[in-house]
Amino acid sequence: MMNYDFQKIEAKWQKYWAENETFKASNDSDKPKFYALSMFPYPSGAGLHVGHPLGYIATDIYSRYKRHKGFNVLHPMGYDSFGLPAEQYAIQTGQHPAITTEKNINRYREQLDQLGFSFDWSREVRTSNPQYYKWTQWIFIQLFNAWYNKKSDKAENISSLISIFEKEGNANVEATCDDDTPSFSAADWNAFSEKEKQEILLKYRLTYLADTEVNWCPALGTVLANDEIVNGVSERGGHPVVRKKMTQWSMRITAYAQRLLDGLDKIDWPQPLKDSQTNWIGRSVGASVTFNVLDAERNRSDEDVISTSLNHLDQIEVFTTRPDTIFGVSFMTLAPEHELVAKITTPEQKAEVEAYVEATAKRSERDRMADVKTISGVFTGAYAEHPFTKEPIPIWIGDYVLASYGTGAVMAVPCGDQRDYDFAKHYNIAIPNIFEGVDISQEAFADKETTVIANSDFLNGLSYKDAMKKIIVELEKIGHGEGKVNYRLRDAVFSRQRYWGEPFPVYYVDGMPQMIDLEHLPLQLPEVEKYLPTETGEPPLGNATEWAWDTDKNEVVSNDLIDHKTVFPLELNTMPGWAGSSQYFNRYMDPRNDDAIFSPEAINYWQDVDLYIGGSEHATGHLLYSRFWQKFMFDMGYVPKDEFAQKLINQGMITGTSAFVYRVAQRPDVFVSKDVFDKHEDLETFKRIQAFTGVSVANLSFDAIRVDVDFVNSSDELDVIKFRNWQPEFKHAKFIEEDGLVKVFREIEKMSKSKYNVVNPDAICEEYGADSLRLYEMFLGPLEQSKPWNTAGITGVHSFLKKLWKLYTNGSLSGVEAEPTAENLKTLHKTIKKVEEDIENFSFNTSVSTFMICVNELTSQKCTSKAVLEPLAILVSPYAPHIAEELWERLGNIGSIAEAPFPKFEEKFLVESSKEYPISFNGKMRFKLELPLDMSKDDIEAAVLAHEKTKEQLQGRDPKKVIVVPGKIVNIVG
RNA sequence: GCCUUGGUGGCGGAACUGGUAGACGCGCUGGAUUCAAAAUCCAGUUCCUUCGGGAGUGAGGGUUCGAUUCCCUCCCAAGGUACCA
Repeated sequence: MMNYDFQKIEAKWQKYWAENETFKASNDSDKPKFYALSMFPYPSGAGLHVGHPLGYIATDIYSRYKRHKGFNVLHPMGYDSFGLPAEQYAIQTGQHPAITTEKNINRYREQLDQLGFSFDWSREVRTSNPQYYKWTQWIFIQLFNAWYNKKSDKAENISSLISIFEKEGNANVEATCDDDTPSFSAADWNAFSEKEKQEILLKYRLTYLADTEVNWCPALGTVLANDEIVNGVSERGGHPVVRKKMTQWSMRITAYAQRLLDGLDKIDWPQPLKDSQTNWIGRSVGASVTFNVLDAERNRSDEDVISTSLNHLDQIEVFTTRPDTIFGVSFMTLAPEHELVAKITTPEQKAEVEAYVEATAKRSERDRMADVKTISGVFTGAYAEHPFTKEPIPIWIGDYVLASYGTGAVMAVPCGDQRDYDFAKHYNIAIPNIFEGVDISQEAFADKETTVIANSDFLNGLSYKDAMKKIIVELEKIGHGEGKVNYRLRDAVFSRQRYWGEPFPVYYVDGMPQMIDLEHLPLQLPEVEKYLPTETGEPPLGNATEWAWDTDKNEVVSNDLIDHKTVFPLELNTMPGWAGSSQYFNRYMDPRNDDAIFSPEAINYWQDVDLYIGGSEHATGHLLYSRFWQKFMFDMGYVPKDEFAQKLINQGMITGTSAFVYRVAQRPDVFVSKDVFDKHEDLETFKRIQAFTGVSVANLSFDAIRVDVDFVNSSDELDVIKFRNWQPEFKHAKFIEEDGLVKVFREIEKMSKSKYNVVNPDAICEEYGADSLRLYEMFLGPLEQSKPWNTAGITGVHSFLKKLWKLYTNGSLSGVEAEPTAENLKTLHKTIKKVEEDIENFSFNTSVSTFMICVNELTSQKCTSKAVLEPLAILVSPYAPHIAEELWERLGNIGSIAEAPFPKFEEKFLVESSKEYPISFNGKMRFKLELPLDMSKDDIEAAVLAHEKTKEQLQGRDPKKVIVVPGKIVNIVG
């Protein structure tokens, strides 16, 4: 008998698959198609850790399963290779990001290869590859050349808009456009200069330039994400951050808000993910209401009025979901960033308002949303006029109102909204009650169902629903508002002040953006000396000396040649991380095509992704933007489906088990074993620590110091020699031990290099093999849930593979071959049934248990039948493909097992004639009784009641009730 | 704060539409084999127990003949919250 030599077997089959292109997918096949996709990784410098392959293994199992089921399977892989870490590294070391990226990709590829995935590597894509980003630039141009026609409810080419403008101006155009788009007639349009026309069109294009508020860090010369800001300063370096407006490219995703919402009903995605997207889009129905701002002069005192100012031009627009409560308004609150704040604030309030605005600029939006306990705000001194009562309403500013949501202003109705209520209470503002029969002395009343409006003029006595209808009519009548559907979704900012991203195919003529023609793409990233922003605060591309567009030669030329006649400056921003990932799934269908993003044949054959597996953290980023671009591509007729992935599964995170050792705070060279620490309050131990350290009773305290998990064994014992050699500060570490050992304590955290808890797959593959790792990753628990990694447990699945190997080498392969017994077949078919159900339900963990049970049973049955072992090899093959291939071959088959048809389950082998009934008393199982399955309910009851153990349980009591569920259970109440 | 997910032995987890709680594996204990170790095999392993039995799925309550599963309240942990990927 030969041993299970996994290293040899795995290397052999990986080579075989590569040489025979076993998993190369054809774009032309009679078989039904199946497109299985894993989210492609960002190739980080740290390499893959055991958490990364989890989803890939799941997708791989499903792909292989579908291949056994007769499908033509597309299962590609690539790299999302633009990104910040490579750029940071470049800033620190001066190494070109392309070089480090290439290196990281090669490392990833090695690691992926050794796991035995069935990827079609001939279709690999890299988002940072110019042949790839040519098409990212192309999509950008398509978006630039499109507008959203609300009448046809789809995106159209900008030319259709121009022809409308030429004929009738924009009065009848219903489009998603900027708020400040002016009205004009055909005559106006035709009289506009070319630049004016371009300016107008920019307000309609699906990608456009706009001033957007960002977190600007002057010291770093860059914009920061909310999570890069801690307590108002940059996480890196602790520099001040301010909110500031910047001109940036934006994507008009808001045009698609409703369709993105509606589309969720058509796709089989996890409900939590759909909920995230639904909340993100945030549809709410209500009304937009405008309030006139009373003239500041008149506000103060009538005598001071200099001019009878008709200066009512300042208006505050609010969006409210409760316009029915408009007579309950007792103040208004503006976001501190609101553009009117500076204008309307009275001189008396100026200092206070400015201080508040400044303080708010330092707080992050998330902070402001999360903090509901602190109520803060400042009165501006100005008043607005109630559109119906004409009463003056004080205007406040408060940081609970966010500039980015709605209009950045709210009409505060304290009796109907808890936040307004708390604010009013805090600042002693009136809380008029406009609800019939409701006590608002303690809290606001927000229940729409039972609302009856009072003290509200023409709304009195109406329900919420009726009042809503009425008020909207009245608002429209007086020209102070209208019914409106509002979305929380904002247009997506598409510019990044970074180097390592796609350059925009854009140059500027007279300040207006111009697109470079497709035939001249890709516009390649220029070389720069430094990857930092320029001294004048321009993005890193501002460092490039060759970054101008020659419209005669159609090529990039030196900046010195810019003459604004034929040579123009190029855009300095780059595209964000999500640009390259928003259509990559379609590019895989035809990745080497240089003439088109994909051929019509390819897209028509593959259509869309059947199964997409990836992390839930992409819920509102990648997955929303991709859906948006897909819908756009659909509108333009490039793709046949307006949703790109039919089914999506989120794999859970594999968490790491970090290790910590206690250190005496006053003696940084002294470390304490966990079991010593645990009893450090006992007098004896305390004295021991004191004697060792010389630290007095009052001062003694401990820090937790992170330790690399590589220095700790499975019994939590620290290798002190490795620890001392780890970092200079630990060189002379002393330990207070227990039984000669230093123990660490553990904590479950996200797996990350900075937490020193990363486990790499390489060493595991070396020691146990890829098949063991694949099985173990699945065996850990349900795919969707997060679960902690513990390498020690892998011995279980590894010895299962050894048992599997033994079953074949002791059986069929040893020449002793037998007809299958009824028992053999029962075990086999039970396994087929369960495994098939499990794969269909993505319950891969329970399949592994099922295999274990199957092999245990067949081993004890001493099964040697090829008729059983052959189908079993196919069942195992999606999970542990290398060993399955080897066994398949040794059973006498030629070629790969990959295309072998999946075994067919047959019920007839599982038919039973009796059942061991659990007999329970008041719901608790007390004993078991074997009874025929065809026994009638009454006979079962009689048989159970006659049983001596029943009498024992009842102890003379009469049963009150006997529940018999045939084939399931008997329950006796009494 | 808000949205989402989860909480079952020492650990990872299983339990189909409410029907035997703890499958399978790790770890641990004992034994076999061995000069010894590794490997392998066998038995045991939720807790308490007066060895009859009793309790038990984050806590408390409810519905039910019967609840890990359904409902209500609460506690704890993780993920997301618009420029990390």
